[in-house]
Amino acid sequence: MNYWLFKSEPFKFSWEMLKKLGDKGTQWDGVRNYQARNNMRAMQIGDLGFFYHSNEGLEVVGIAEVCALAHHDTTTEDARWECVDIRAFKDVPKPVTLVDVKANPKLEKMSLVTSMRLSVQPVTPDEWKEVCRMGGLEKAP
DNA sequence: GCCAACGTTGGC
DNA sequence: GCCAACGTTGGC
Repeated sequence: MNYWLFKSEPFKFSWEMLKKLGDKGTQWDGVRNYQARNNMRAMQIGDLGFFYHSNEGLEVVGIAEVCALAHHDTTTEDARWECVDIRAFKDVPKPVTLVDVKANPKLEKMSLVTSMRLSVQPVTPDEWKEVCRMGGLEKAP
């Protein structure tokens, strides 16, 4: 099991919208960055990822689950671009803000801090546990 | 709304 | 294959 982080601008696609889609979820389309795509290619069914609101909110608001392996992104003809499907898994009871993350020395190497612009990021198990703890989840899933 | 950071494109 | 120009992202 690997851990990830998905970024989205909430006014384009928010956590609330993902939850409304239920178990089917949605393809995580529109990613046009090789590193982000490669991260999605590495994902397995059942992998979990934080859902982070960028631009507005600037906080981790939920946890999403990968429910389909990487496949062609149907929003482009270009065969280079692929994406996974994700669905809402769990709310983060106490959203973890970027300020919180930056203020925590345990998270100083987190991609959210070091690779600010990458839209699909890997998260280490230690970072995962720490952010879950900060978010008010008793047990990290 | 600004601007820094950074990834991508395209001319050479 | 380099690198300048350009476009986009995202925090502030």
